[in-house]
Amino acid sequence: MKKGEKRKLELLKIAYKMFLSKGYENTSVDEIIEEAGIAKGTYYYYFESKEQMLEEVIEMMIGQEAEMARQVLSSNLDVVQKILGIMAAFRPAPEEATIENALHQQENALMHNKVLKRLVAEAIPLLSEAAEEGIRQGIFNCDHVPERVKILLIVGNELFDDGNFTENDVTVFIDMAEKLFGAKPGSMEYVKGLIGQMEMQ
Amino acid sequence: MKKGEKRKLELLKIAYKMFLSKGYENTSVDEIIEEAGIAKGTYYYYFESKEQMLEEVIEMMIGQEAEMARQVLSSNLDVVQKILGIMAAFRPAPEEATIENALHQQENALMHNKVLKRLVAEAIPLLSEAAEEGIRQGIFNCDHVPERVKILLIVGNELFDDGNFTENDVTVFIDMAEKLFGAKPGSMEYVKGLIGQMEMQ
DNA sequence: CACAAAATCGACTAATAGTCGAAAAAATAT
DNA sequence: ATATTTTTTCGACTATTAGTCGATTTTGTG
Repeated sequence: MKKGEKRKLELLKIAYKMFLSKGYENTSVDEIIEEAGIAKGTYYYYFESKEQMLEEVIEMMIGQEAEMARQVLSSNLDVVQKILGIMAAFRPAPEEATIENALHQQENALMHNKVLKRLVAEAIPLLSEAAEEGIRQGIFNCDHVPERVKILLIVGNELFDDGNFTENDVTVFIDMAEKLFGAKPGSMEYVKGLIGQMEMQ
Repeated sequence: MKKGEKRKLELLKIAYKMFLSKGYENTSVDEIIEEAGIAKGTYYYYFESKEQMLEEVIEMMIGQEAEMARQVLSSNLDVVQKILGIMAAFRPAPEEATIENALHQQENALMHNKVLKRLVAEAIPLLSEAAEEGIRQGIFNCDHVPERVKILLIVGNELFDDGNFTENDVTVFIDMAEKLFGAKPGSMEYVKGLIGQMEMQ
């Protein structure tokens, strides 16, 4: 009863690495079991299907990222930095992510989508709390916070995830963020440098 | 030399329907050739691979949609309606789209992504032109128009494509759009009803 | 009509996710 | 200790899939 859980975790970790480095579609079950040194039947003893395994892998990674994000939320950074930090937390750990990060390549669309969906669901409450904090401090001023946070997440991901973005993209993104939350014009300007750094690795 | 082109178009149309109704991943080459009544070899005489065929199908649908969008752009609708109309043009024709529209189901992530990417590339210039028109008319006021248009497209798609959106989502989206383009507060309010209609059918 | 080019055929391959019944290992009861 | 049940592991097997290839037919052309 204990051995099983350990094996499952081991398989999840192996799959996590492989999915992230070469993509979900490009990783075969045969490769996973070879890497793990087990037989086909053992794999399917622990997972219903490859896709169900993907769900569990995503659950695992989102769990870790949410952990980090919660730490950022309960830190004493200023609100804008918290928001940025939470958004930064919800991406693959740099050690795991290869330069050719599979999450962003076209062929890995299914995994990317599933991750994005879970990520949005998980990040909205945390970011909303940070934004509410900003409202209480008087640096933000807006209604419908979760909906605004959702837009921020969607744009942030779609715009910056693939690394193909210009300085103007960043400028407009920040301008949008300020207006979205009713922040003072230019008050998020200083974030600009941070985004560049973050994304470039 | 003429027969070939006709056959290819026929295959593209069949695939277009099938991809849209049951999804790209869930449509096998065998099913396509059965529907078309041809042999495997014939299929691969016209297409390098299934994925390459997908590219051509997408090119075909985007082409049609861009055509409609250009008509909207050159119409005498007001600017905001033009923008909305162009965005509406870039989605599967309602006759083809099943209730269970394949474009939006999880499993069709690859196709969805490819369509989105091509769509954004194609729609940005048209929407930018409409927005510039708005600027000239003094109802918009902003810089970096294409980058702002890109954000509008991204959010519009990600938010409304799956049909899972609330009234607040629409409200915030419109508010964002107004601020993004520097329009007068409330000036796009009247669009609200239209979006609801558009998406529900 | 002869020849070449274009189009079509379908059996075959390789890779893949998933199945299943049997065997081994571990835990539990007697 | 031994028998029995439960958990875990095994790997050969199936079905489906994208894609290949040489042979054959159809079509256009000198």
